Amino acid sequence: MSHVPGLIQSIERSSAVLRLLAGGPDRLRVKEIADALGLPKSTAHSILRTLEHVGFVEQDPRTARYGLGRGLLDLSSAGIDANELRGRALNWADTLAGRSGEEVRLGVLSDGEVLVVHHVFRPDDSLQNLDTGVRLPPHATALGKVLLAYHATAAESLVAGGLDPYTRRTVTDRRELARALAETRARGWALSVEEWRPGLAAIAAPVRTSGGLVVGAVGIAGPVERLTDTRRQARPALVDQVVAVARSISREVQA
Amino acid sequence: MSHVPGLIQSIERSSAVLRLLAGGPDRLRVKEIADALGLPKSTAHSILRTLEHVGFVEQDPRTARYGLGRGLLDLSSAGIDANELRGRALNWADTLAGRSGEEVRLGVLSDGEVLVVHHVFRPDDSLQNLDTGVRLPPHATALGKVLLAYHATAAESLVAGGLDPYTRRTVTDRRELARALAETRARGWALSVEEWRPGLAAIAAPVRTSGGLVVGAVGIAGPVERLTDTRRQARPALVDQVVAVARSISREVQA
DNA sequence: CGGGCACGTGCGACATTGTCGCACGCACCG
DNA sequence: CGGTGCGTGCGACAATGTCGCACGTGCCCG
Repeated sequence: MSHVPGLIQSIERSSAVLRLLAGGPDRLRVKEIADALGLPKSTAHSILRTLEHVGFVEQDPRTARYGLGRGLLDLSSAGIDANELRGRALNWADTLAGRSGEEVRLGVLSDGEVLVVHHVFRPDDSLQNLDTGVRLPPHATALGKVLLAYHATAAESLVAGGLDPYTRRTVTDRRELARALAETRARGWALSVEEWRPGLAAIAAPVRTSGGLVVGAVGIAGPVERLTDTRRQARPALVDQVVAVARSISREVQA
Repeated sequence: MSHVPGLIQSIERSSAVLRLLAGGPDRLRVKEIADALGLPKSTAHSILRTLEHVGFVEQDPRTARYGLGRGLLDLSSAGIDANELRGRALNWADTLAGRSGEEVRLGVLSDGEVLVVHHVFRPDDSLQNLDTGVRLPPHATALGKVLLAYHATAAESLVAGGLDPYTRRTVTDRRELARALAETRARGWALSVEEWRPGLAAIAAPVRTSGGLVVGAVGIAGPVERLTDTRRQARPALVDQVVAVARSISREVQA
């Protein structure tokens, strides 16, 4: 059918499906939706499958009929739950700790701070504190840089409140922070070297849901000399490990 | 980025955009959204334009920033308002009356009945009643058949309540009605010959919004001998006129 | 008050992607 | 127990969404 150019057909159709489902109190069959919109069954089913995946519609397992999902109502209550994220990430975090030999943290953004929702100790039996539940400053940590880089407004309000210095290397200038975040976006991971605690460095990468929305960050932390080379650049092998695990968790979250 | 096959990328991205906008109370810039999702500006803009078009997001004209639209909340108020539909259709209805020489009606589905929201008299100066506001039986009129054919559940509940006969030719059997609606869907227009009033026939076609959702129907009505040939088939020239005007109104509604 | 930067917007070409036709299993009805 | 109609999945094609680039504008900073 004649379609307005410049607009995305599948999104228009999705909204039509949602409106149709919202129209009546009843759940609808694939065939009914396809007929009502003049679409082939396959196409309607494909759209429905995607909408179900993102939580906008739900399918009754008994009748196989589709209705509006909870995701539409939850639009105001940000994406994914922190506990759910933690559950999905557990195994991968352990894997990362094993491979890298460093401690692993999983963080989300909460009230403008980094909330550590999971913490795996370094594989050796050294003395360490459990950081789960701890809050970290976003501008001074690798986890925080990742979360800021992919959040639209958190960086602004953080800057507005001033950037506290924790070490000599903490980024406190708004311009420099903006540059660091742009770099993080460009390469897909963040590095922090002695910006939070002297002698410590960290590497982190984003966890994304379908569509690319960042809902969390995973990263490793350890002594500067183990995470970086002599020029204070991140060791590529470790970066790859972190990025790979972040992608694995992302895949897990979407399942 | 690695994308789950079988799912529609642009819809996933749309939901990510919506979640992002829902995340904070602030409106966001195109750049912010693009960066947060890791998309090129153009792509983000294209998605936003479409979402705005379907009413899921709104753009503040002053700041050019995007926020969630009213359309999300109004999902229950199936698409377009009857008055708005009427306004957009006025000129085209007149055109159709002029070309066809018959009276024109514009109808929507309301409480399981056809509500006539607009009525243009036959161009000659004969005596006619203004039908605006009148309710018609869906199963016995061309307008009604169109609206039923593209509505998922209306036909069911109508059948459940029983099909009243108005003439000798009124369709009262549920099977026959189902067949008529399937035919209507297949060819894109509906015909009614003496099913509502003896001596009268009607031809109608659907008005669709973006995505294909049917929100109304337009049609002409007149004496059987003018609308049909000797075998009681609709005259193709008239069908074309009705279908063409329905498409024009559809285009108007989407603008 | 002027210069420069960054943003929103639009277009066009390419390649990816969504679409559509077809077929399989299954469940329900007759 | 046969038949019909449904939901689902796959594959190939072509339409479609994506992306790079450039224009004009408004804002901020100097």
